[in-house]
Amino acid sequence: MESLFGDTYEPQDEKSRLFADVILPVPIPKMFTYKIPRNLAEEVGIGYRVMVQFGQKKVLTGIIGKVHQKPPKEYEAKTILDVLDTYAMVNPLQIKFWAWMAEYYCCHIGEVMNAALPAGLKLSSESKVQLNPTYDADTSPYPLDEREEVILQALATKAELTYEDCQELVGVKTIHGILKSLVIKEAIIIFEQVKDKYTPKVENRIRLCHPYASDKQALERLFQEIAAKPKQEEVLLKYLQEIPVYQNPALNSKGVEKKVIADAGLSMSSLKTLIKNGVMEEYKLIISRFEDKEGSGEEIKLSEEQQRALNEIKQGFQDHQVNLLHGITGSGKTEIYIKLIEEALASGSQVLLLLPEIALTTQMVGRLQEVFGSRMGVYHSKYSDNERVEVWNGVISGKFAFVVGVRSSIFLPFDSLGLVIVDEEHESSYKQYDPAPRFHARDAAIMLSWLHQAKTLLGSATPSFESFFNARTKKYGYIQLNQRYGDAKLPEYILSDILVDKKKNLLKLDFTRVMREKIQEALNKQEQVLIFQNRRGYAPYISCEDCGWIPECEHCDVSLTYHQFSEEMRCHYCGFKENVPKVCPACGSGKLAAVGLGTERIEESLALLFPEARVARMDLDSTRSKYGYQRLLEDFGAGNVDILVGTQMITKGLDFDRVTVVGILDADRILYFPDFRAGERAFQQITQVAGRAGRRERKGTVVIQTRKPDHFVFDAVMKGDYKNFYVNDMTERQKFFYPPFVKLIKISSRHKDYKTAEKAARHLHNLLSDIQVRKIMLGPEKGLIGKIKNQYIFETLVKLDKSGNAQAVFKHELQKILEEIYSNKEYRSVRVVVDVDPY
DNA sequence: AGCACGCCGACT
DNA sequence: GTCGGCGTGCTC
Repeated sequence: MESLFGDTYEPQDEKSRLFADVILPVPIPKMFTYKIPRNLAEEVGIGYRVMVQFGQKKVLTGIIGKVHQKPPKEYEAKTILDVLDTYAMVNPLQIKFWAWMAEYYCCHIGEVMNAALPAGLKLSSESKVQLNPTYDADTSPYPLDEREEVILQALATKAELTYEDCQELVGVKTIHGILKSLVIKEAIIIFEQVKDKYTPKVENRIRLCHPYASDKQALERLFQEIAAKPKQEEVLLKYLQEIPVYQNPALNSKGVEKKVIADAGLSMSSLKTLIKNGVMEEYKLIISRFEDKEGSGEEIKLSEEQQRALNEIKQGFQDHQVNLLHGITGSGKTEIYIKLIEEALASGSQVLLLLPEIALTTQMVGRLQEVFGSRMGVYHSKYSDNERVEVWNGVISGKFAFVVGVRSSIFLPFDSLGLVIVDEEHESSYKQYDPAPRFHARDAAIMLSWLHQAKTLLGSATPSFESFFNARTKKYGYIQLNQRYGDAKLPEYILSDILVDKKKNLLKLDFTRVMREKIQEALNKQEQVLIFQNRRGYAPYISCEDCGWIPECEHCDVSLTYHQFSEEMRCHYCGFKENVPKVCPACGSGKLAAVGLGTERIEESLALLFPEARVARMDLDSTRSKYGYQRLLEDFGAGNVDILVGTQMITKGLDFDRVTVVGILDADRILYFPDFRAGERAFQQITQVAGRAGRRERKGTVVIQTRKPDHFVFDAVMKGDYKNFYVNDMTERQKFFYPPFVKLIKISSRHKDYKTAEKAARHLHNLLSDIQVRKIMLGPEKGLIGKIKNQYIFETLVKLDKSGNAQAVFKHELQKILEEIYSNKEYRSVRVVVDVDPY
């Protein structure tokens, strides 16, 4: 690309001049106004990617958020350097959505843009150096020093160099000064090169050259000519077999994949000769990364119960934008979704179905693909950048009217959504914690849907209490779906008291007697078992039996998790790794023991307890690879695994008939979590895990190991009494001011220095206290984890009155306070993080 | 976030 | 004496 500096010619009729407010990926909470050059005025609009100069030398790519005619008053706007698109990558509705998100979640619109655009669409510009063509060393009046010579010599052989190249060449840290001097001496030119990260997938194909395809005589003559070259003849015959141009010459233009020849075991060098002699030609075709498949178009049959629910949902859409479908596990929500999606698509609208990450690679997606074929786009985190760009473009082109995706798929360029479904609506993984925007995909999806004037359906077997609250207060429509599909039975629950077994010496490798018996029974009947423990690694930590020493992370305030498999200790917060010491570094004792239970350790125990069983483990560590998860699932589905132990992951979308026993090894860990949502989460998790037991005709058994068998959560779960549990929990929340009765905003201050972090948090807290709205404030307190990645953390929790404009006022004042903090020399290095709806 | 400008320590 | 460290101020 040519140098992008230098101004464009500008006519003086300022009135008709167009300006663009551009969203840039910088942490400054506003858009930046640029002039649109005359010659580009016709070619740009909202949503186009443009290149602009920002600051002294940086060239950035941004997205046009607004086009207008108001010249800025306080400064002279710079001019857009270039327009990168021939159509809008982002539509106006999306810009509105981004702006809402930035405001609601107290972040910058540039941060939203960053999260929204797939990496393949985020262009990066890199500064490069090239020789100034007018430069002549002999006539130049400026002498060069040694280091400058080095660079010029390098440029004699290489057309361009990056800054890094120059740095390496000269061997200094700050190359800036040297390059600047070279620019002044007119020896080099610095320019910005933008690289489009997206590369289309290309297929190499071959076909016959001009006369041969359509002229049979020419073709026959050709065969006579090469009769003596059997290898070339073979290639030609193979081609004609694939593409019968004799019957239909028009077929030739489509050609055939080059690798067909190689796959047939024919000579590639003969093909090369054919190409060289002008018999065949090679060409490239841009193809989609996604297979083209017809949907089955099958007629979905609904049970009576499902049909009733479907009718109620449609009725609900009449009066409510948002509807909650409360359907127990296995009640057949997928079929209802399919019906609704089909109808929405038939009416010409787009549909978005959100699923939590881990549910995406499972049966539901496969099922949907069967029905919808390649009309359906899939968008998830294991897709490559290129694949994501293709989904993005597919939504714009209309190829994908329906997308199933994770959290980030709410950012796809939909322009006419008619239906948004959020499945497993209660899932906490819909919340993005870090980095900003710290949004909740369910809540954002509702807003998105509202912007499109579309309908929203939230689905869950265990709705979040917020959503259920909204349903009970008639803000949302509410539809219940009770019957288990195909008459499956509810599981039987067994509470197994760990302490009792321990006393009687019945606890073996952390498994109670009942648990072992039930597993054995299932194994005897060739049935499958799931064991749930929401903790990966071998053990939460190791500890010295003599002095009690526990290894801790150097950078965070947590103990290191012991991973036996990789023989190391790892920090789950910052990724820090350390080898396991042979002896205790504190007292020299050799008695280091693993304490607590992780999935790895359970896997090992199971192998000892049930030596004949085939055991597998499913957690973040065993499913890292792109298809790791799928492989495990297929293995399990095919019956190659008898016992599967895993974390959260096994609670999602695992619908296997042969699972009859589900074990929860340490339910207490779920019960006692230090936040107001502990009860809700415990109910949800236990119910979801239990839901994996017993499908169809087999009755399942759920064994729960606990030290508190009389805890009220168990009672509620066993009775399936969601509503009563909800009501009880709500009284608590109302009494102690927690959502949904208030709005929570968590503000944390992070700094490498403990005192500074604390002082800044205090100061911030005081400023916030002065905001005149109805609110309650907690803190500032040391974070639950006091230090992460060498940053000390202090938190203030604000509970805002939900009625009136308390929220708006508070956020507005907060913005001002943050600006003040940021301009205060004492606190400017403190990182303040605002998290709206933090849990 | 970058990046420039500006003011103080360890080196030729 | 300078080179170059990073404090602080600004970016349409």
